[in-house]
Amino acid sequence: MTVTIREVAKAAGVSITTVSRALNGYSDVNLDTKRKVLEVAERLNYRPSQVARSLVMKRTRTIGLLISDFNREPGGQYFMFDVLAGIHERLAAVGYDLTLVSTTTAQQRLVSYLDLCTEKRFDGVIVMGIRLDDPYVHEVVEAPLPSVVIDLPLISKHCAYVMTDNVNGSRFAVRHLLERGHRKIGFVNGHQQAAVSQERRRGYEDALRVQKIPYEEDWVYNADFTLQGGIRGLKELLERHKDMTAVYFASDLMAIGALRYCREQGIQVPGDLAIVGFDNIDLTQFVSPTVSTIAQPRYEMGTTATDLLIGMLDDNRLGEGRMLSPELIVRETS
Amino acid sequence: MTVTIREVAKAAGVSITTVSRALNGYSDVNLDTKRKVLEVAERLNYRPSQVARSLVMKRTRTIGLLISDFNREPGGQYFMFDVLAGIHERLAAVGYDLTLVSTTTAQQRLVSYLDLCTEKRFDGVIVMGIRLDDPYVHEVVEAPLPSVVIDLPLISKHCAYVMTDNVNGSRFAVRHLLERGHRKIGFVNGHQQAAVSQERRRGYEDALRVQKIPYEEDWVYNADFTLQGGIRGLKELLERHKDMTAVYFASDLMAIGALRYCREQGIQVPGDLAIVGFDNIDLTQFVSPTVSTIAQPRYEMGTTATDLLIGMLDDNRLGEGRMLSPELIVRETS
DNA sequence: CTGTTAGCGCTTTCAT
DNA sequence: ATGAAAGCGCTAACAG
Repeated sequence: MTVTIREVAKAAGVSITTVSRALNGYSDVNLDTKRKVLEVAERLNYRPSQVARSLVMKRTRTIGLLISDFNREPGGQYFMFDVLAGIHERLAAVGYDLTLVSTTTAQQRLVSYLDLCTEKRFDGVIVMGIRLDDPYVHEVVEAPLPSVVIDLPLISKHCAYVMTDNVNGSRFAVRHLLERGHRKIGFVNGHQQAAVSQERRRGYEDALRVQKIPYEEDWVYNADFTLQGGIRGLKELLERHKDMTAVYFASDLMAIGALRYCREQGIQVPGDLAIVGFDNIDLTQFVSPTVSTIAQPRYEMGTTATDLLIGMLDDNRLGEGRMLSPELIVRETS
Repeated sequence: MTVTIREVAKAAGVSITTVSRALNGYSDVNLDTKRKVLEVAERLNYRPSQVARSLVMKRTRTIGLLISDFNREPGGQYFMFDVLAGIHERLAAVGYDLTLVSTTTAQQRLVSYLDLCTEKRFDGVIVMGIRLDDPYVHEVVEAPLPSVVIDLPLISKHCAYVMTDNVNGSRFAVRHLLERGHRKIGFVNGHQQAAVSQERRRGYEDALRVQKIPYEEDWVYNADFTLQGGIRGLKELLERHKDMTAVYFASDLMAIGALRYCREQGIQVPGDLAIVGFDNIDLTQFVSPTVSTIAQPRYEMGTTATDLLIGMLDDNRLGEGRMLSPELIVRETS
């Protein structure tokens, strides 16, 4: 069916070695033979099998993308899609393939994700959406397989990470509210299994401390990044603190939920209550009022992760951490 | 480095043939030998190379996902992500891998997309986001490689397709407006390189005809699915027809653009002008007023496409077309 | 500059 | 029930 290197060799009247060399651009091939080989290969419509090549080269030029939960919870997808676009674009540029692997696959097969990657002979993996309490976090870090983790500060010889500087992101948000004159600022955080949640809380704390405002637990509500979580968080904080004039949410989705609640309750935003979110999802520009937020460079996170991985693969560099800068975007809610 | 079948064989004191058979669950293996082999394989942490297996089996159990333009134009991503999730989920269930290929990769490598798939030895491909004027449309249909195209009614022995029933979707939208009493209904369509655009126009036409309302060209504006396109379309149609009371947009994004324009111009929606979109993207529920729309079963499009492909691959069925039903969702704009 | 030879790690006849 | 041998399509010493 498919034409192999052997047939090209025969048709060109040379050995398969010569064909291989000619096609792979080695210099020690007579120019005429080379031309001949290329011409024949073209004519026979020869396409070298990457499978065969992978077997002998012991490299597949394929990267696995491990997505912890390829769920379609609103919000999560925006983040993932852009990161994915970044990864894919950069990978294509350097000639690597990307294969999607969801951990659910591994679960149903009862093999660890790492075994799965071994069977597929991935050259490296990028991990996205992993949680602090995921059982295979350590597997990733300790494995000899080069990996890059997104949004979790794991680092080792073969494991790099990339994340947004969430501490600073939070600082920007809270500092901005402080500059607007707010002093009673609540914080609705994401769930505690996300590494970013710890960092965002820290930034909130830091920003307050700079202004000598003591950090107090009961100004913080731990929700879960979702719309409903935002509503719950706002409700709870409002009950605890009648004098609260601003709330910072660890996700735009929560902020938008809060916005919805405010409308129902007749709370003016930003008049009665200022709001800042996190992520800069598209929605923030479409709701009314538009939502102030902290932008993460999602696409760039993807390209950066890829660069780190390729660095380990092709230039055998060691794992390192890369922190990307967030950006404050002021809109109507603050 | 990695342990091979040979080492398992040696450690178990049998031939590699026996190991292969034991591991792949053949029945003609003595139960004791089998147990022994499995035990040794487990102990040595043996992971069979799918690369080697693919080479000899001539099947990679890998599907290529061809995305015509992995761009991040707002709107397109929502559609793609959900379809992708559906494909991925179903593929994982039947033990196939999914590899992303963007056509830009092919372009930069100066090989046709089909050659690329041949080199990678995909068992099949799913094509998404292809346009009518894409040069390789025919390549897909005529290739011996099993394929499924999303949103383009291409069919052949090895090529199936899945799309939403766009004609009916449009009918639903326009009929709904007619039922609301509208008679002067404009239509802002997507770009003409999308197959869905033709169908959506047809549905618009049909629905009017049923009510004996003549279809006239100047009530239709061909835009491009984008926010700005929606604004341009609405402007133009309003200029042409002062008496227009409703507009149907071929995408939610355009409808939302229109909504924005209406707010600027003080046009009441739905009071002065009723609006219906298409796609049911998340945004429709978040903007104010919320947007009436035609929902496409995006996730299901992914799973269906996968089922069709697997059918061709594993049960060697022929290419067929599958039409999925859209659904009218009435919200505040109509 | 080119060909011979030996694998990469697996599956699969074909004997035994 | 098991093993020997061939071979999937390619690359890479090593000679010449």
